[in-house]
Amino acid sequence: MITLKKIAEECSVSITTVSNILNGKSNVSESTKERVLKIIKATGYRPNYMARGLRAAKTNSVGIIIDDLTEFSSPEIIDGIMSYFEEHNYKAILENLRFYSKWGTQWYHNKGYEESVQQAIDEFKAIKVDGIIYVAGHARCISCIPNNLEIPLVISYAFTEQKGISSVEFDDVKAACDLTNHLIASGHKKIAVIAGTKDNIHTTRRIEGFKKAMKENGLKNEGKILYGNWKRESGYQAAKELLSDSDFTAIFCFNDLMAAGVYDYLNEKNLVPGKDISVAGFDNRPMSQFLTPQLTTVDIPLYDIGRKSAELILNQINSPETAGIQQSFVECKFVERDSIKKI
Amino acid sequence: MITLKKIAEECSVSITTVSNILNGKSNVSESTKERVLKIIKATGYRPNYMARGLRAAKTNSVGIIIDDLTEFSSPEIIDGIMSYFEEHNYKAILENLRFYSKWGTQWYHNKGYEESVQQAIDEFKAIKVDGIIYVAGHARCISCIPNNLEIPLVISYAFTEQKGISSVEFDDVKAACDLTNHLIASGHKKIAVIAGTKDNIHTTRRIEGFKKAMKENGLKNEGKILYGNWKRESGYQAAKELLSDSDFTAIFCFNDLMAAGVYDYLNEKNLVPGKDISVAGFDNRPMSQFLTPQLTTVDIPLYDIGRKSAELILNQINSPETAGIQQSFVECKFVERDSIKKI
DNA sequence: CTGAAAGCGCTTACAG
DNA sequence: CTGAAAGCGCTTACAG
Repeated sequence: MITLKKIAEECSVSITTVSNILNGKSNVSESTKERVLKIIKATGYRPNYMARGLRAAKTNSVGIIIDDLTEFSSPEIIDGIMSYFEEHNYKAILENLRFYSKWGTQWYHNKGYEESVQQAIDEFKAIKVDGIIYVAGHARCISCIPNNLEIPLVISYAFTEQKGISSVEFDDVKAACDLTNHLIASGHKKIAVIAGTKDNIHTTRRIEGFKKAMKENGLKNEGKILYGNWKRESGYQAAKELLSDSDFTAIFCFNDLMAAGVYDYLNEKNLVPGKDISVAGFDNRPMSQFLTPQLTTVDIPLYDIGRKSAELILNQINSPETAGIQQSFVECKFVERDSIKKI
Repeated sequence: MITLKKIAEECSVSITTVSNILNGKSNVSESTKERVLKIIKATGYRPNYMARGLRAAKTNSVGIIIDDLTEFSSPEIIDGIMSYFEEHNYKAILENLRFYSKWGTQWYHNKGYEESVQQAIDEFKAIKVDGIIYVAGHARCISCIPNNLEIPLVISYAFTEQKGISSVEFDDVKAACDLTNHLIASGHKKIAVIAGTKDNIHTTRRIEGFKKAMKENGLKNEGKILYGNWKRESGYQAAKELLSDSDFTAIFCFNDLMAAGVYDYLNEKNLVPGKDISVAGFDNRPMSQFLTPQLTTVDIPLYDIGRKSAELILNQINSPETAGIQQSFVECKFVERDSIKKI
């Protein structure tokens, strides 16, 4: 393998000089700099990352802890992170906790989970990453970050009440409020809601947004709020219950999957979504375009959440003195398609 | 930070002894081993990864180069890789090339792409990963791997003709053949095909499988083979062309997205997929379950491809002498749903 | 502007 | 069974 020392010999200078050139120090004459750079390029030499990391205690890498890579939100967030890293010459090391795969949707009730997170953090500290991004699988308050962390950490797609940790999420409240306003503007006054699981922050926030819009428009919510479990089948069941005794013209589903379940039930009853009953979703998953009629929903700015998270962590790494801690929210985008009827 | 040296002082032994214990060497007495291990646990000491990597020239990490993380196939392959790595105590470092995001579906016609791959490989060599897995976005013959690589590399989801490089793919030919056989067994004799792009290996292989099944069943293909571009819209266009003059009872689409386009056209013409015309897809993307009727398709064993790739690379890293080079194929799974009518 | 030397935290022959 | 010492490939005061 080709090393600094060999380059130095080749150029008849000291390794100090070569190192200085490599690190852009200004105390080298133009002529020797030029000569050395030429040799470096010719040999294809690259500094040993391990040696550099060991000595300089700076690795230009950040660890990414992911609740689960196969959650629909994860790849695009990570894509955003990595596009930012690429521009700033940082590496990403992934630790995929695989919580959903291992323990199902209710994994956060599993005792072992906080320990897994701790282990991942320890691991990353041993690897000497410069910082850590925690990419959550859904919004929640994360409280298992060690306090004596020593390196910056930012939380993506969730938040924390611990001091000194930035987070970036999307704005559930505003998105739900906007969507409800659209429903109301389309003439719907009696709107049923199929929410997610009860203990879930997305659920709480979206209900807040929904109620806010209803209130601002002087509407009492005459419809019901039912709770599903985010899955297609629970949308079906909720629709069944709703149709049996309620009186409404639209159903706001807190995700696209449950909206698909509503479609299932309506189809079964020969009711046409978007005509007999209006339906709205949330998430803008790819499948939402393949429903008939295509589902009106809310797009989550996953890529931007990733970019923003990356920006925050690099700021904290490179200028800890000026980087403020912030809990930021990125706005969602309303996606109008064909499942809401103007009445 | 707590180091080997401090542990050694704490225990009044040499750093050599502590190191030997840490690395499971057998030449240490049980009593000192016990004593040291206790201290290590108490202090939460973890060996510095950089120092270890520098000295031992072994980092227990492998670099993963990805054509594009946001391709539907990538996350699950990587999930498979990482689950295997987790079991064997390896880390994954990701380099997401973002080819589709940057340059669109035809990115491989872009000159810059081979250089990006080379750069990623160089990068990983500087980081001193023990091996590299290249996760392709679609099957193709990859020919831009440097020959003097020095570390093992395996290709996932594509292959190469270069010597010494293993690959793992799924079996397009068999899957297409099986699906066609199912169509034939369901009574279909005149089957049209909407293939992918012409220069694509998936296209070639699936056509091969299709023709094989037709031939084995003594059927001449009376239908047409049309070429799409993998997108929904091209399925729509192909269906339009097909319906205008051909005579067939089923359409085999080479991916689910184009099958959705066929649905679109059929619906427009008040034809019912799975009743008037049978439709089959490929990929088993999540959206295929949300089409009406649900699409019969082929599931690609992405997770298994990832696992297998991880297994191959670790074998090559840890026992290069016995690890053979292989081009392996994992079998697909036929997914029967409601879009093929028995006639 | 240039270079000799110390040292980052480990592992690994080697000697005892 | 235990330890002193060399060395992995860099960066960083420091002296000149």
